[in-house]
Amino acid sequence: MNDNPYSTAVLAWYQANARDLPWRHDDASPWSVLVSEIMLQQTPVVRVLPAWAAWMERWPTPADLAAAPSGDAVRMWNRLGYPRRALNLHACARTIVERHGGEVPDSHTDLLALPGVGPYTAAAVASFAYGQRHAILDTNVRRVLARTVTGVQYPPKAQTRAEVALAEALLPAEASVAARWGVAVMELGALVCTARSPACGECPISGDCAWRAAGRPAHDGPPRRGQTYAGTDRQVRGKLLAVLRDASGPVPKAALDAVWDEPVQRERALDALVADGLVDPLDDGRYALPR
DNA sequence: GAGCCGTGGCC
DNA sequence: TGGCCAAGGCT
Repeated sequence: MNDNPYSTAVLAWYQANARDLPWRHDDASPWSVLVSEIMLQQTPVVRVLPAWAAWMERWPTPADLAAAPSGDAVRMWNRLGYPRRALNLHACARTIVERHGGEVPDSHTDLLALPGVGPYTAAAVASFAYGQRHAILDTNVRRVLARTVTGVQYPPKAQTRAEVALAEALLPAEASVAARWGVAVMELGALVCTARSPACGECPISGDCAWRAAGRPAHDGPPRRGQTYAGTDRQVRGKLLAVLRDASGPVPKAALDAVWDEPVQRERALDALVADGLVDPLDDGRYALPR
């Protein structure tokens, strides 16, 4: 009732093996937790660590970031990837100041309404920053549950209702325990039950794992992904934005044209950056990061 | 709901 | 080498 078959072992393992990440410290502010969660979307911890530290040093509160131009956030984001997240975080800061008195909201509903905050991030902030009871279902948890409970190597490509129901069913009743359970399962997936080479010998619940009991059968079915990058609009967008990030001010169009030969794709990528609010076309024909 | 959105490291 | 993967969200 207050427990699931794995919680005791997983919580004990976490107690002994959790990484010392700064956004997990007792004195970490809800804002610092939100910043970490946005940065960690599709981005490895090792690359987030220095970016998070620099960000928190420069903008310790939502009000600090809200007072800055959004272009400063894009430049500070540097090469973390998915730069719309920088814009989202800036918009979060302004919303938090205007609608929540400068404090990161603690309700899942209010969090979900913030730009760039989806079901996972809202649950993570409510749970990790505020100690609330929410099911945490990220790529790590999905993989752990797929193996342990369902007995398959990988979860389905798209998240299913069944996975949500399972995560909720496993949630310990007590809020503080549930919050530790969520981060503990994530950590287990990140450190032990990894995608490519799971360390079952170090897993606290390997004895209860359906996938291991079945002999660790390989994933069957269609290939899981096919995410090419070279030659895509994404690559062109990255090159264009890098020019603006590395410049101290507005740049002439020729500087942007120089990064990609094919004009149709180049213009399409630039237009998309402008539409996204990541690039500002000036009246004089030059381009700049937004104000 | 499938496709799109950056970047870098790893085997 | 290149496909795969990394604390997702939006359209």
